[in-house]
Amino acid sequence: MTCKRSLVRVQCRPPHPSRPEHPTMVEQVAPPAEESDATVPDALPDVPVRGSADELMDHGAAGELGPMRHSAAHVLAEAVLDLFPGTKLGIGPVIADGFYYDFLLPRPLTPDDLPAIEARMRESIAADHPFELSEETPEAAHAALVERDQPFKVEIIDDLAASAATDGTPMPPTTFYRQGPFIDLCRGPHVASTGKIGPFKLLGTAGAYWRGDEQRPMLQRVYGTAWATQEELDAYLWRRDEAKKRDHRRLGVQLDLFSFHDVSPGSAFWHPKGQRIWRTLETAMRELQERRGYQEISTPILVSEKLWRQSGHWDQYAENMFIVESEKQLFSLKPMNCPESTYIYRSKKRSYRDLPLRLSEYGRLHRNERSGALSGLTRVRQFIQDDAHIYVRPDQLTDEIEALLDEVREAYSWVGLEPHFAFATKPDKAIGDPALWERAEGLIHDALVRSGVPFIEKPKDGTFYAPKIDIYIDDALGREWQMATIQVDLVMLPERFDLTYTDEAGESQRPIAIHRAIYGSLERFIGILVEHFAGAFPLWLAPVQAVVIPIADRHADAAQELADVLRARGLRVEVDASSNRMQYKIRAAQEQKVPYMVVLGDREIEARTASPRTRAGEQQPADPWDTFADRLAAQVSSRSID
RNA sequence: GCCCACAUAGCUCAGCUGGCAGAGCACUUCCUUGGUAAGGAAGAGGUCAUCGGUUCAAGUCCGAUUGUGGGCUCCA
Repeated sequence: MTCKRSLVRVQCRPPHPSRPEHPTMVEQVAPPAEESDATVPDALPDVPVRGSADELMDHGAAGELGPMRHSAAHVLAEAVLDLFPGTKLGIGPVIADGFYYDFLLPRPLTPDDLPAIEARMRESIAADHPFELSEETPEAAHAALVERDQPFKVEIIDDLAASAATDGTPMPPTTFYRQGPFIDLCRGPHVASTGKIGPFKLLGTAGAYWRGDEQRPMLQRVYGTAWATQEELDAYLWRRDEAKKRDHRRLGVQLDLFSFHDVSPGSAFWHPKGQRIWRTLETAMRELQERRGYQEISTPILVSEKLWRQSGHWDQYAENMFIVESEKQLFSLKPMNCPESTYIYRSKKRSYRDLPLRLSEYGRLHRNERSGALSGLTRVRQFIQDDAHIYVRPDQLTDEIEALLDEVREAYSWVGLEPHFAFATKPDKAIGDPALWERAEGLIHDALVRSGVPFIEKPKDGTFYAPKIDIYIDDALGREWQMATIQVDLVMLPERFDLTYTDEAGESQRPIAIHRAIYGSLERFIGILVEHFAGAFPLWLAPVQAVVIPIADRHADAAQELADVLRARGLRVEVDASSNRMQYKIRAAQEQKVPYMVVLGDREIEARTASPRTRAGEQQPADPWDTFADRLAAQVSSRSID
């Protein structure tokens, strides 16, 4: 950790500053580079807690760095065009922490090409070419780009003209920026000259479809980062490195939580310690569900094609399903639990008095994700959700959604994550009567407004059978993850499976089905927790909550005795009876991120006390065994996060 | 699925232009009986992912397969 010093300089700002408005032509004049100094806050920024998520987040001022990074992208393009004549240019935008540029090249780039490109970029920066803005008519720009044989740029111009025509708005002026020998169609803005570009580094190459479309050519993307000072660049690279160290795939091995094997790609093998975390989360959720009126069910994993045709999955979701044949009949491993719960609903005549009927299920699901999409625990082919289907009368819906939002906040408070909410509406690919969709969307919107939680809208981001509320959190690396989901279904379960209940008047009515998962996929949830806590789980979740460390062999029996006292309180405790020295045992427990280490020698045994040391290195006062056990047990049952 | 890279001991990795498979940690045994982040010594451990090819000779070069990693619209 030699870079610790540079860490303190990392500024702490809100993670997602609002995006700058589209600059007008006047504002495109590059600001002097010195101007950015004026934005340095007078007061010392808060120093993030060691190992905290904040420490790893980029709170850098993307706003000020934007034009510089965009200029770096142009210099990258200049270098690549110079080294690989005939290169076709794609786009080169600024992204969080850096920039990229997409190219169609005579051959694919490998990581070995990057140093040469960087060297060529440095030459351009040393030459300090000014960025010169020129404006063309669309026709002249089109002709110039055809002349320069840049088909992707021509496409961009043509699209701009086309969309201007559709909107009935005038075609915006077409601008080019030139630096030295290189000229590029570009909206700007840029810094004054290439010399103003700060310390940079190319980070890697990747294939990227032109406009993200699999039907279009695969371009070569080069990613880079650039900063105002060398120190900031170093700090960024250090953060990147630290982020890798808390990657759940790495920690999963180090902490002996889970592993992956090529005999079942995309599916985790859970080791005893990982399984303990799993069971603990599951137990907590079951406790919540019992308290809030759920009833748990369990339905088959292997289900006939007939069911999936009825539900609509066979048409809408088949590419994600694993299909199995038996005796000339087709079955699928279930990708969702929902349709089967209707069989339990329909197993008897339902009265309006039975609703809400809350059926929870920890179903094992299989989804055939594309091989390239698999990634650790966060994108898997087999997973278990803390799923539930809640059947309600229309008049109960709003209250039920409010209760669910409350459940989400409760569950996320156990792990110290802040949920935020998004309202996702009808997608293009949807089943059912549009009128029902409209109604469902209205009901969700009302419930959100009534509950007073802030939310954003994600148009067309609903599932094929329901609009929904999605719950997101930001992980330690600043990535946003979709976690919980609350879906209001008037279409699939109620209509397609003809669900009814009898109302007060004896009439048959349609219930509404709410699909909801709070953790979401337990696999992904645990993966995100590993990164969020950097493996140091709060006491209630830690797979091993305390290690008892006998100083010498003669203390081993007493250590066992103390462990039994703690276990009797339901605590997960190990005794390190190895032949290693005490210091070594402490280090080993520390590396496994065990919350408490209890050293036991002559003094403690005589006094029947425990001297706990926390993984934070804090030496706590010696307490009688029972007092210590009670204290830990209380901390566990309160699910305190520290 | 597509582009690039990678795959060597349980883990982290070294092994150059082909010439007898290595280190640290972990593990086992022995010595050490200790006071809050690594005591010492010895030993055991590998079909170099799989299959095929080139070669007198392949961990190393070539091809295929499998798996893993970085990515695949923050649109000039």
